[in-house]
This record gives sequence, structure tokens and C-alpha cells, in this order.
Amino acid sequence: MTLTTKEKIFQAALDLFSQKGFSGVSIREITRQVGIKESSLYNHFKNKEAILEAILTHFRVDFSKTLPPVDSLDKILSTTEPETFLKTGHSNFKQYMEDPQGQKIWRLLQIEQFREPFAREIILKDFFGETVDFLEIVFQKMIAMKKIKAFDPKILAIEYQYPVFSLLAEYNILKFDGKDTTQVESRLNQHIDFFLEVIRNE
Amino acid sequence: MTLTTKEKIFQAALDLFSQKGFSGVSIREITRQVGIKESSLYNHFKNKEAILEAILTHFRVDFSKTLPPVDSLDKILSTTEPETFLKTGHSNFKQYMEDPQGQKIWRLLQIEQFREPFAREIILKDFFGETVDFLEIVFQKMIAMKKIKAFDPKILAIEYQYPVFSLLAEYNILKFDGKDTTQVESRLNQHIDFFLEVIRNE
DNA sequence: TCATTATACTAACAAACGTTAGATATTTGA
DNA sequence: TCAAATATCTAACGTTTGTTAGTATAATGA
Repeated sequence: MTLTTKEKIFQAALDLFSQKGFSGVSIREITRQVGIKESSLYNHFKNKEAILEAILTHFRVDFSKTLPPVDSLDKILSTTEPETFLKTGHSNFKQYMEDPQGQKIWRLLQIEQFREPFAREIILKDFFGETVDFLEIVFQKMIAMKKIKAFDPKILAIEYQYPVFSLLAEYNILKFDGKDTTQVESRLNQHIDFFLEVIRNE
Repeated sequence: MTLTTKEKIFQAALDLFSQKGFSGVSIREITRQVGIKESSLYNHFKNKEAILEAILTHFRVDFSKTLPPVDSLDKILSTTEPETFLKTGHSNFKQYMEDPQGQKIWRLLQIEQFREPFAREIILKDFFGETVDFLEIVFQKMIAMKKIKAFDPKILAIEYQYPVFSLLAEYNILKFDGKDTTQVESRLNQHIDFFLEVIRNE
């Protein structure tokens, strides 16, 4: 699986931007990593800004694939216990966390969120918004099926997901320094267990 | 209350770094905002890096003052209900959130966390670590006083504080665009209420 | 008061920046 | 097979970068 020059530029830029930020990386640094002269880059991207834009756009499209479609939820939830459902979701999430590409995109969004309006939009809408909206529907359905206590599903969505975001932030910092992440991972498990205990219908 | 030139440089640098990041701001941009020539800056700071270092160090000292001393906890907790204690803490926290200086430092830490090891250390130790350690002691004492249910105090600390970090991140993005933040603020209140309901000792 | 110290200025530096023009080589499609 | 399109190269451009040297002015302390 060989990459085109454009893809190599994309990857090198993502790698460098996610460490030093957009302003901290030069065209020459990117092309040096790819193995071409700096002028050649302009055959593939209009300018430096266009590389970042391509990365952010690609991520936006990519992220929308990680959640199961809402139409299939009734079927899934009728055959799956809340515990299994959440733990499966956690497993998917963990996979995303451990993927180096996912870590780079997360870091890039963190670094650029206050310089790049598009990054803010992705964090707010795709990251916070979409996940919470999805979970709200999930918990609403679980309540209708009397599988969990009848709390406000929106509140449940936040109570479940927001700690996960913080744990993910902590995880990515530790991972960046190559430090041990088992504690954060066990905290994520503890969080899910705690949450399940709280919402359980006796 | 007039500022010295050094303080003006400090403030201008914090202001600009928190919007564009360290690499995105030039010495000339800082000195233009202060109203001096770029060479004059070097009478106050050794180089550009030293300004960032001064900002991060100042924040570290500053942040350690926001939590009440552990020695005074027994006295406070014996006369204060959990609900009042947490809501007072929330009020202090909100004040910090609404302070423009606090927002700038938060943004700076977010932007620089992967370029600057010191920023990572502050986020991990001061932000995550210290707050959770403090809350663990608080909940441990509340449990000993039989004021709340006997959950693992460390888990309670995380369940309480980690959603607050995520809400704070969301709050700061909205605030940066001048958008409405009442929804995030009400979510913070809902979180506290939910948490109190869960840990209440019947 | 006067020497010293601190702070501001002008001017310049070498290096790095993003980007372009134009020549050369490689790949593609009729 | 050969013209057209695409990708790479060398070389250079005008700016901006962080920083320094040297000089003038203002504040400080004996």
C-alpha cells in the first residue's frame, strides 16, 4: 500500500501540525519529511492553509462514521442489555483512542481550536453535540423499554459522555509522553460501572 | 493601578498567545500592543521563550491558591451540608471561569499542551491531579460523617469533577466566539443536582 | 549632585518564512 | 508513438522572524 505524494504530504502535515501546531511547522519541514522540494508541494495544495483545511474536512467526514445509525437502534437495544451496549461502545471508543491517527487529529483540534473556527465547530458539533444527541436517544429508548431508571435522558447522556471526554484528554497527554495509561483506562471502566449501577432498574 | 512595562508585556503576550499560540505571535506584535520598540522587550525578558515560561510559572503559583486548605476541611464540613459545600465550590469555580484572565490561561494551556512539557505538567498535576485529590479527601470525610453513601471516594471525585472539566472546555469555546453560554451553565447545575441525588444518604 | 543603573531608542544582522517563475523530467491517454 | 498533462526540480523573490550592538534618555541612590 504505497501512498501518493499528496497523501504523503497530508500525513506528514498531520503528524507535524499535531505536535507543533500549524504556525509552528514550515512548508520546508513538511516537504523534507516527504522527500520533495518545497515548490513541488504547490502542485498538490494551493497553499499551507489548504493542507490544514483538507485535514479538518477529512476528519469531519471520517468521524461521522463512528456511530451506528439511529434506525438500527431499536433492533440493537431490544437484543442487548444496557451494560453490554455501553461496554461495546467503550470498546469501539478505546480502539479509536489507541489509533495513532485518531490521537493526532485530537491533538490537532486541541491546538488549533482557538485559531481555527472550523476546529471549534468540529469539537462542538461533531464531538460534543453529535455524541450527546446520539446517547440521548439511546437512553430515551432504554427508559421506554424500562431497562434503566427514568432520569432525564439528556442529563444521562452528559453524565455518561462528559467524563469520557476528560479521560480522553488525560489519556492523550499521557500517551504523548509515552507514559503509562493503565490508570486512566481503569478509571474509564470504573466510570462505566458506576454509571451502570446508578441507572440500574431494580 | 498602572502596570509596569514588564507587566504590560506579560499581559499582551498572554492575550496574544492565548489566541494564536506561541509560534503564531511575533515579538513585534507583542511590543506593538505594549507601545514600545521590539528591542526594548529584551530589557525585561531574556527572549521570547522566557515570556511563556513566566506566564506558565505565574499560573502554577496562582492556581494553588484556589482550593481551601485541607486542615480546615473538618471544620467546614461539620457545619456545611454536602449540597451547600459543592454549590459554593461551583460558585468559586464559575467566578474563575468568567474571569477573562482565567479563560486566557485555559486557552493557552490547551494550545501549548503538546509543544510545551510544562503545560502538560500543569494540566495533569495541578488541574486534574490536585482537584481530584482534594475532592477525594472531601468525599472520604463526608462518608466518614455518614452524610453521603459509601462509594469509593476516588471514583466520586472523578464522577464529580471530570464532567466539570469538559463543560469548562465547552464553555470556553462558546465564550471565545461570544456565543450564548447559558445552556452550558445550566448543564453544570444539572450535573451537580444529579450527582447530589446519586450520593444522597436516605 | 553626580555617578550608576535601568530603560528606551535606531539600526541592522542572518536566518527562515510562504510562495512563484521557469526549466526539466516523468506519466498519461488518444 | 507522440503530444499533452502532470510532477519535480533549481533558483529566487520580498517579508518577516528573533535577536543584538550601540546610543540616548530617564530614574535611582549615595
